[in-house]
This record gives sequence, C-alpha cells and structure tokens, in this order.
Amino acid sequence: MMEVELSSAHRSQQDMNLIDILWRQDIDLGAEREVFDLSLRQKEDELRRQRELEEGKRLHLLREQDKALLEQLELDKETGEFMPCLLPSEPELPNTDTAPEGYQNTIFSRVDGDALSFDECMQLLAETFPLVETIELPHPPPAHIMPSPSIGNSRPDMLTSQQSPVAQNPMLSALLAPHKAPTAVPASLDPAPADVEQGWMELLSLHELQQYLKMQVSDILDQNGYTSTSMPLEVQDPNYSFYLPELPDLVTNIEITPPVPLINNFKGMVPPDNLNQMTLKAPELNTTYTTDSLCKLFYTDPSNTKPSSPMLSYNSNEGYPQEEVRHKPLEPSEINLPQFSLTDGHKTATEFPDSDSGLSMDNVSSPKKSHQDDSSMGYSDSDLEEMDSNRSEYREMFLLSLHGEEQQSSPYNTGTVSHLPADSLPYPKSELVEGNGHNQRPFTKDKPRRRSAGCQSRLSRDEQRAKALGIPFAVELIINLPVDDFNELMSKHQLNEVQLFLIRDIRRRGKNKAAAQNCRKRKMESISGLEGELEALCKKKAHLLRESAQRNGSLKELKEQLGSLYLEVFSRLRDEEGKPYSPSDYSFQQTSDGSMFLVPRVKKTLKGEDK
DNA sequence: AGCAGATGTCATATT
DNA sequence: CCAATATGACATCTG
Repeated sequence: MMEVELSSAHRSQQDMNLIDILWRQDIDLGAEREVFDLSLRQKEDELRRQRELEEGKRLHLLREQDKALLEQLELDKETGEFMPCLLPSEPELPNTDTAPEGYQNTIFSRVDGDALSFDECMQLLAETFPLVETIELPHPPPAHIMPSPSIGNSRPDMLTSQQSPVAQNPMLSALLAPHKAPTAVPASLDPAPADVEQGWMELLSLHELQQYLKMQVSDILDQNGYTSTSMPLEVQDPNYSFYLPELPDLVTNIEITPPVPLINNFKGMVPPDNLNQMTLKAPELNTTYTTDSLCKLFYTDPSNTKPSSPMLSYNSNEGYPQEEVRHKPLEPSEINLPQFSLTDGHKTATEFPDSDSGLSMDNVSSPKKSHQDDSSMGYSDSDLEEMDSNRSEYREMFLLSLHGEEQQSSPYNTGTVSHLPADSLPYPKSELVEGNGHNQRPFTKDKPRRRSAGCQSRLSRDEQRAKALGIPFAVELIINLPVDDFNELMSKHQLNEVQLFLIRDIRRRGKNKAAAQNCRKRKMESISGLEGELEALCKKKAHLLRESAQRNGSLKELKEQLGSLYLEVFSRLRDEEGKPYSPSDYSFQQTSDGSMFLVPRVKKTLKGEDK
C-alpha cells in the first residue's frame, strides 16, 4: 500500500535535506539559519521526541477513549452524522509519535483495516495513489516553533481532514469533485498542469470558496461533534485510522480533504507548537496528502473516490504548507488525466512542475530544489519565480483563511449556508471582511497571486478558477452575456452551487472590472476634457488681456488727442479784451441742446464751496 | 528601496 | 425595492 514506511533513518535524512532546502525558501520569512542548523535541529528533534513520547503517554488514554468511540461510529450518508456501528475494532497501529525524527511523525499509525469498508477504502487509495513517499516534514520545526505539549490548542479544523464528512456538504462535494459533473468538466479542460494549478490556487484563493469550505467543515465537525474535540492532532494521530473506516461509506460523495487547505492555513494561525504536533501526528493516510490529497479534495473521482488520506501532513511550519497548497492546484490537472498518475509520486511531481509540495517527497522535498528540478524540466526562471510567488501567496491566503475559520466560521457555520442557493449565498467577502477586521482583505491574498497571474498572460485568475471548477463557459461569456441570456444559460446547465457561485462572482467581478475601467476611462476623459477646457480658457484669457491692453492703449491715445484738441480750442478763444482764456480758469460745458458754454472754473469751484 | 501609475476589488452611491 | 452601474478607496503589481 501506500505505506509510507521509510526507514526512520532514511526519513530523517530526507527530512534533514528537505529542511535544509526549505530553509532557503523560508529565509524570506525571517527564519534564521540557526533554526535549520543540523545539530540544532537534531537536538530539537530529540527534545521534541521526548515531549511527544510523554505527551503520547498522557494522551494515550484519551486516544483510547476516542478510538473506542470513533470505532463505534459510522458516518450516516444521509444525515452526515456519525452513527454507532459494529465495525470491528482495528488493531492499534504503532504510534508514530515515537518516530525518531520529530517531524517525521507524519508517518502514522497504519490503519490496517478494521472494517471491510476501510480496507476497500485503503485499497482504492492505494490504487489511486500508489504513492509515494511518506510525507515527511520538511524539517524539524525551528527551535522557536518547538511543539508545545499543550493539547488544548489543537484546532478542530484539523480534524476535519480526517473526518471527510465534508462529502456531506453539497458545496464541498461539488467543489471537491467538480469533475464528477459531466457538464462541469469540459473536455477541453485539460490545461497544462501549470494552468490547472494556478486555477486551483486562484480558486482556493477565493475568499468565498474558502469560506464555504470553512463553513462546511465546521458544520460537519459540529454535526459530528468532532470539532468539539480539542484534542491536538497528535493525540488523534494514532487514531486517525479509526476515522478512516468510515470513509468507504462516504467514498462516493466524500472528499475528506477540503479541510486541508484550511488546515494548511493554520500554519500561520496555529502556534508553531501545534503545527508541529499536527505534522507529527498526521496519520499515514497523509502519505498522499500533497498533491494527491488535494486532488482528492477537489476532484473526487467517482471510481476512486477513496478518501484521500486526510493526511494533513502538516508539514512543518516552514514552507511546506505552501508547497502542499501548490500541489493542490496541480492535482486538478490530473483530473484530466484518465488515470491518476499518482501512482508514482515522483512521477507526479515531475509532471507537475509546481508540485513541489513538500509531500511530493524527495524531489519535491524542497521547494527550491524542486524548482530547480522543475526548471530543468523546461520551466523558465520566470515560471519558477511564479511558483515561489504562488507559494508565498498561498501562505498568505491560507493565513487569511485561517483567520476566517477561526473568527468567521462561527457566523457562517450556521450550516444552512451550505444549502443556500448560489444566489442566496452571502458574499462572504464583504461580510467576512466586516466580521473580521483583519480579514478585511480577503482578496489581498489574491493579490499576491496576481504576481503570478501577471506572469502568466495566458489565463486570468477568474479563468483559472473557472477552469478549476470545470465551468463550461468562457469567462467572457459569463461576464458579457446579457442578463436574460445569462440566466437562461445558467438554467440550461446543471451547475452545482459552487460553480454557480463562482460564475456569479466572476460575472460580478467582471462587470465591476469593466465598470471600473469605464469609470477610469471616463475620469481620464473628463480630466483631459477639463484640461482642454482649461487650456482654451487660458488662451481666451490671454486674448482678452491683449484686447484690453489694446483698448487701453487706444483709449489713452484718444484721451491725449482730446486733451490736445481741448487745449487748441482754448487757445483760439478770446475774451472781450482779446485775451485768451486759460484752461485752468475755464472749462467747456455742453448743454443738452448741444450748445457749448465756457464756464469759469473758479466760479464753478465757488459754487461747489457754496453748496 | 522607493515611487508613480495601472489594475483589481470591495463597499457604497447612484441610476 | 431591486438590479445594474458608477465611483471612491484601498491594496497590490509593475516598470
């Protein structure tokens, strides 16, 4: 089977290598080299192991209880609840906690099959994901991230991965297994792996979808009561197998993984300690978790539906999560592939350049390394960079999602949401944003993506998302179709809620994008118009000023002429005695009838004084 | 590293 | 009142 059983030594070596590689990747995260120092890591690992052992003992009883309880439970397809069942108890697998390498904990207890259904499930998994390599934690958590014994911190969300109840939720199912719907996945869908991956990344980045997933998961958890379990993954790890038995039943519908992304998100959110624990405890299932798990999550193959191992191979805090995330997107590409090429983990990794997820194992082990490898495979530097950026983007995205889960999940957990028609679906973005101040920019997460998107001129993010969900319409069509035609189109095709939601979101965003472009265009036109107007007015002003100056000049000239004429007239006037009148003593006055009189100024002044 | 412009998206106002 | 559109604000990307 997919047993990821690698010799502990082998794993440790791999882990170390991975860690080393990852370190480079995470440098930008602020991680210091010391953190990755081999000796330090070894010491840390030892400490971690000890802690784990201690913890394992402490939790052993608790696990036992849980196991017993879970073993008794069977997922009811209809209700989505876990019902008591008579499944044979499965032997407890060796506790991986004791694994030599703390981060190797990922190797998990093996579920050898308790219930037949479980066996079948495992078989299917094996077939589907021949797999593979253990998902080894990339590297031991940095000292500062050392796992904390605290169990209480465990996040309920994490459980979801194991519980695959997600299938119950239509939304999740749809999202997870879009390809199932004939209409959903156009034959043309087999985009290059990179495209698909990006599409998935974009899709995952969708705040709304994330919210849905969150809600779904939380709902499921609530229903199952698992969420309530505050147990850390570690505790559960050993028992994960127990959860599995149920999977077979769910197979047709279920994708356990949905939580994965969410889980990944925890990276950022969850205290390093918890993360470590999580990674450590991941059940074997995880083996495929990387790409495969994601694929499963999103692309449930009817035939294969094997629940991907819920493995949350929570790869360490370091870069792995990102990588895993990246893998997810890749998986979709596989969908197109007739057969899941998962059989060969390496192969898959190679096939999907982006699949550098930590899980992908050896070659994938280190992001950077994988990148290089990928590059060798024909990927340009830009592509590689893109990948990196995507990774970081994912990280951010997941962080956000985490926030969302933690803080926002509750509001949407109503559970009814999932059942709401696409139309009625709340716009999580805005609402969530409001609800969660920090989440405020769900899309900010996306934005980082843009970088990558920018690099890839091929498809827009919405196009990628649409492709990822197997939406059989062109984005342009979705956006530009008249309302009536659009509604008609939607009604003609059977689309699941997630698809409808995405389509409407794409349409909304597309419309708004166009509106924004028009608005800016108009604004620019307005500005340019105003600028032209301003220029004309300036010209007019200058012209008027020139005219004014000219007229002033003319007026001045006329005044001068008039003055000289006035003086000339005075000079020709003579009084009775033949003496000339002085202009200073007399002035001309004209009457209404046009006749002119010579008025003495003195007299005039005197008159004024009299007044 | 910092800046300015372009762009996408959201929230809200307007039509 | 609702849906579509317009727009301001914000964040990010890009050169």
